[in-house]
Amino acid sequence: MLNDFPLTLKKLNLKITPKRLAILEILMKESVYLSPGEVWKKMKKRFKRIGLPTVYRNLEELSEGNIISEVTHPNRQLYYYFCQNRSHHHHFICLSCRKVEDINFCGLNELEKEVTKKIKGKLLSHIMQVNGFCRHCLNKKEKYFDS
Amino acid sequence: MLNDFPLTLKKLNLKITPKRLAILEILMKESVYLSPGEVWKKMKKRFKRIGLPTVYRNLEELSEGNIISEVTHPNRQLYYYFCQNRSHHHHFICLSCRKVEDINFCGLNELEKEVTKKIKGKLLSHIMQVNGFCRHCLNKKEKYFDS
DNA sequence: TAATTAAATAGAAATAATTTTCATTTAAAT
DNA sequence: ATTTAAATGAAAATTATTTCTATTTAATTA
Ligand SMILES: [Zn+2]
Ligand SMILES: [Zn+2]
Ligand SMILES: [Zn+2]
Ligand SMILES: [Zn+2]
Repeated sequence: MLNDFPLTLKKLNLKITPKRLAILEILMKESVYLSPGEVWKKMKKRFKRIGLPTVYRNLEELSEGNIISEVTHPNRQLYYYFCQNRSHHHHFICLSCRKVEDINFCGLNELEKEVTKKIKGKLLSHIMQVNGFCRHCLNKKEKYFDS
Repeated sequence: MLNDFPLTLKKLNLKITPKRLAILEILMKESVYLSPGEVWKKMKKRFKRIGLPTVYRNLEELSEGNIISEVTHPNRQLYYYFCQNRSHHHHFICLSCRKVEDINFCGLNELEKEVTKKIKGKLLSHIMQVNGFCRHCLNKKEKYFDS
C-alpha cells in the first residue's frame, strides 16, 4: 500500500501519532521540498501545541526510515521531500521554485565496483543530486532563491 | 603548472596574499578534509593575527574557483579538500579517518541528457559523493566520527 | 477496561557553526 | 609614491539545529 502511513510507521517501529501522520500528509501534499520550519508552520495550523523539535525529530526519523528524502541544498540547510517512487533513484531539484523531479539514472553499480575493487573500502551511503532550474523557472525573468 | 598558487589566484582575479597562499598550502599538505575551524587553528600557528571569517571567506572563494572542493558531509558541516586531480571527478570520503579518494566514474553525460531531454531544465550543478569506510578504517575496531 | 511502560512531545534553553558589519590594512595598478 | 579596490580583524549577530527535562500519550498487558 503506497500511502498507508500507519502501516508504514508500524514497519519502522514508530508509534502512530497524529503528528507523525500529519507531517507525512503535509509532505505528501506538497510538490516542493520543505524546511523543518516550514513544516512546523503548517503543523501549527492543525495543532495548537506543536514543538519545533518534534518536527525536526520526526523528519529525521522518517528520513532514516527512507520514507522521505533529504535534499542536499547548496545553502546547507535541511529540506525534506516525500517521493512516491519507492525504488532507489535520485533527484533533480529546482533552486528557484523547489520542484523535485526524478532522475532515472544512478551509477550505484559502478560506484560499488570502484569502492570495493579499487578503494577496497565499504560504501555506506552515496549522494547524487542535480541542482538547476526547472523548465518553468528557466523562462521566468526573475529567479528567486528563498531560503 | 599544477601548484603555482600565485598564478592560480591571478587567474581567478584574487589578490595574492600571504594568507591565501598559506590556506592553500595547508590544504595541499593535508591528506584529509578539514573544517574551516581546523584550517584556522593551523593558520594561527603561522600568523599572529588571523580571523576566522577570513578563513571562511577564502575557503569559499577558492571553492567557487574550483581550486578546492567542498565535502558534503552527513553532519552538514563544511569541510574542504584540495585535490590534485584537475579534471572533473568525484570523491569517496571516509567517515572515520576523513581520507578522500577519487572516484573515476561520473554520470554527468547521462544526467545532462536527462535534464535537458526529459526535464527540459537547466543543470547548474551536481553532487556525487560516496561516503564510507576506507580500507584502513574497515579493519579498525573502533570507528570514530569526530566532527 | 484499567494499569503499565516505553516512546513521544512541549517548551525553554543551549549550542555552535556561520555570517555580517565596519573600521583598518594591504596588494597591485598607476 | 599615490591611489583604489580588495582583503582583513575583531566583535557582534544570526539562526538553524539540538539538548534537556517534565509531562503526555500510544500501545501493550492484565
Ligand atoms: Zn523551478
Ligand atoms: Zn523521487
Ligand atoms: Zn578511513
Ligand atoms: Zn579528487
